[in-house]
Amino acid sequence: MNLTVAEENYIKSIYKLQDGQAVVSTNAIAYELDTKPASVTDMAKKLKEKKLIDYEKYQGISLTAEGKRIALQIVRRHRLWECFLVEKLSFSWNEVHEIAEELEHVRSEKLINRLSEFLGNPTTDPHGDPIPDAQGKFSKTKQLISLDKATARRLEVAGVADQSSALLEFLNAKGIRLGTQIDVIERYEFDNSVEIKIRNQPAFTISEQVSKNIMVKTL
Amino acid sequence: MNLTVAEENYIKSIYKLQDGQAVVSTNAIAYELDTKPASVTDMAKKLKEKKLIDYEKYQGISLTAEGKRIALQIVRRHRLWECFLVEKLSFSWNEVHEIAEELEHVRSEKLINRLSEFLGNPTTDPHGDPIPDAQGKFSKTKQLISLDKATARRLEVAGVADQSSALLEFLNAKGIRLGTQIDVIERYEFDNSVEIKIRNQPAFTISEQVSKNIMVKTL
DNA sequence: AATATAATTTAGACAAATCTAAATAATATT
DNA sequence: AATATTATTTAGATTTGTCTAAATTATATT
Repeated sequence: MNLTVAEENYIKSIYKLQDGQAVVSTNAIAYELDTKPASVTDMAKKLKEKKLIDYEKYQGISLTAEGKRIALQIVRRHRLWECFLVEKLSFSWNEVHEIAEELEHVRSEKLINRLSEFLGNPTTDPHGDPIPDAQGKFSKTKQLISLDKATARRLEVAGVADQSSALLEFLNAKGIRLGTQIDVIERYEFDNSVEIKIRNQPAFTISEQVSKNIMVKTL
Repeated sequence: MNLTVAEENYIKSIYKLQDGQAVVSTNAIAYELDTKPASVTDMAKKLKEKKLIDYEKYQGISLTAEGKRIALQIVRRHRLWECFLVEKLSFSWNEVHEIAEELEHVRSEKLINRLSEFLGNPTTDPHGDPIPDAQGKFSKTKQLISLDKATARRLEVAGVADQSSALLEFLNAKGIRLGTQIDVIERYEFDNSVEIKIRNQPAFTISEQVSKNIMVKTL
């Protein structure tokens, strides 16, 4: 799929605006890209033709799976270049956006993967925004309970929010340390407790207080 | 002067092909850019309008001073990116051209000057081609006699090709060492000898053998 | 000098990405 | 429900960079 710079910018804007919403409006995209709604309609037809968006007249726009995949690539390129500019070329984080806006359109997978490696495979950019990996996955770092609503998924312990010895003692007793892999078996809404399992051990349940203080990332 | 990518590519090709020639042909440019002569004629009119080339129907094309200035900027960007790709991202020198071809069109003086600094202000790229500085000047490193044909110019000694003690002794006796600034006063074609002068000393003449072994750069 | 060949330009067309102005559809308000 | 407002689309035009085919100019050859 060979996209023009204009097409890439539309994909990126739609991705940015979609976030949660089912569908993005013509007007919103026009405003975001500083262009006119009529131009957005024109481009929507082309992107639909290329199967990168779902679009029916007057019904709004949303990315297809393939469109989203491409959007994540563009976001990855943008954020890695921002890292490079700040960490290697000593730019300040508030002046890198425009330059990264241009660099992100240089298309070479090899280039971007080498760049990522050169930067130590960072997972967030200088603004704190997460950087998707080559497969488009975010390595999310967050509290078990608050954000990761999925059940039956494997997570890796990445840190603790509360450094109190009481918590550390508890985690130690349960065999939970940095890097430990945890399978989430069930979440109970009535008290926000979570049933988890560590490899080769029987499952057990942790309270909301505990789950709110363990930072994990997805694998 | 805000140029499109296409305009920059034309400028770059004309610069490359001009080298010595008074004028470049429509056909040569078309071949170089893998396009048609008719397209070159169209673009020639635009670039003439912008005063970047001298062009009269059927008379060939040449860069104006401003056009050359811009060409040197593009060459600088291209070669610095090649350095980056090879030295920092471990690409091999034969696979960087295409990527640099894209990166060179990202226009930010600050970016390119920071990149140059980051790379240690290199003066040649991985293919051995010289990199112009921010002012468009080459820091040429070469044998006195072979390439630098200009008379009455100041040069700086940058090294010796022949490490024999005989040569080093001679240079020492004449007060010529690394960094010494030399004014070339006259070149004599019949024996390729060169009359030179070092600050505060009487002028003297060096033979072809000697001049062929002193590496200098322009200031 | 006449003619053949090669180089260059012109004329007219096309695709991409945009625009303005007018038309149409969806939504909100009375 | 009728009307006003807002959102969206269509139609037609523009700019940039390109193309093909035909016309023109320059150069080489006899």
